Amino acid sequence: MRSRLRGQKTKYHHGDLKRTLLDAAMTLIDIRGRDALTMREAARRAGVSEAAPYRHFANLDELLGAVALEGFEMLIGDLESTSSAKRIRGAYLAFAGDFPGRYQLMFGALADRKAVAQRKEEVTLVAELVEDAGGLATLHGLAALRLAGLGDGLVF
Amino acid sequence: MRSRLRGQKTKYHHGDLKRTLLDAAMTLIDIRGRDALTMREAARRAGVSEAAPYRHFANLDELLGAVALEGFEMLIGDLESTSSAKRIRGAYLAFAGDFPGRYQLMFGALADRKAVAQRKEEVTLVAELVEDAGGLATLHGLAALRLAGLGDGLVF
DNA sequence: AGCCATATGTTATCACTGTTAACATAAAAG
DNA sequence: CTTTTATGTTAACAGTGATAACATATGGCT
Repeated sequence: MRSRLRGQKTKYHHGDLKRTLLDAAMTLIDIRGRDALTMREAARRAGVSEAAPYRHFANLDELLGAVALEGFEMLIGDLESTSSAKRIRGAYLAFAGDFPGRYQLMFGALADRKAVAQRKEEVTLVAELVEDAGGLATLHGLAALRLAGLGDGLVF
Repeated sequence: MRSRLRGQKTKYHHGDLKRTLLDAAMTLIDIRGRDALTMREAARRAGVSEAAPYRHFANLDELLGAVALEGFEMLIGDLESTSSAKRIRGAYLAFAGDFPGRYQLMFGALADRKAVAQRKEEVTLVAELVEDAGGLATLHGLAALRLAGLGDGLVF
C-alpha cells in the first residue's frame, strides 16, 4: 500500500533508475574524473542499494559505454546545429572542455570490443562533420592535449 | 650469512627493485593495458611482497608517472636520432603503436598535478621536434585515435 | 672488529571496489 | 486473483591501494 503514495522516497522500485544512474555517472565523470565513477557510487547517488545498478548495466564497462554513447549524441547534435567551419571548430572544442570526462571516455581506449565497434559509426559521422573545420585528428589532438593540461603552447 | 651467497633468489633485499618494478610496470601496461598495472601485480612479477613497492613509489600514481617519464625519454631519443620530417612522423607514430599503454599514459590525463607540471617540459620538447612533421596536435590526434581503434578511415 | 642508524623488506590489516547468488517485492499479464 | 517477470535488497567473495608494526640487511662510524 505504501506504493500507492506519491512520495518518491519510499518506493521499492525506483521507477527511472537507469536514467538516474546515467545522470549520476555523467556528473561524476565530468566533475571528478573517470576514476571517480564507480558502480557503487552511482548507486549511492541514485539512492539505491549497491547491487541495484546491475539490473540495468551488466558491468561497469557497459555503464561507461552508455555514457559515451550519450556523449556522442550530444556532440553530434551540437555539430549539426552549427554552420560555419570556424563555429564548428569552436563547438567541438567547447564540448570537450565542458564535458572533459565524457569526452575522454568517448575517444579513449575501451576494453570492450563490442563498444569500440558500435562507437565507430558515431566517430565516422563526427569525422565527416568536422572535416572542413580542421579534421578530426587535429581537433581531437588539440582537445586531448588541452584536457591533459598540455595544450597551452599549442597553436592551431 | 645467506646474504653472502650469490644466489639471487633467496636474498632478503632485492638489490634492484625499483628498476625491476618499472620494467614489470611497462610490460604490463603495454601488453595488457593500463588497468592491468596494479601495484600488487608489479610486486608479484618482481618476486617481492605486495607492500614492497611502496618503499620505492609512494603510490600508484608515482609509479605511473615514472613509466611516463621513461616513455618520454625513449620517444625524445627516437625523434632526435631521426632527420627528415617524413621519418620523424613515422617514428612518432611507430612509438605510439609499439608502446600503446605507455603512450596513452604519457599524453593522458594525470590525477597528480605535480606530474602534469613535470611532464610539460618533455611535451614542449616533443612538440618542437615534431613541429615540421605535422605538428603535435595532429600527430597526437592520429596516434590516439588509432590506439582507440578509431583511426582506420582517417587520412593525414 | 663491533655498534648503530637507515634503507629496504615482510606480514597483518583496513576500507573500498566489481560482481554474483539468494532472496523479497512490486508491477504486469493472464 | 494468480502467476510470471522486472526490479529491488542483503550478504558474500576475491582483488585492490594503502598503512602500521615489525624484521633484516647495509653501510658508516668509532
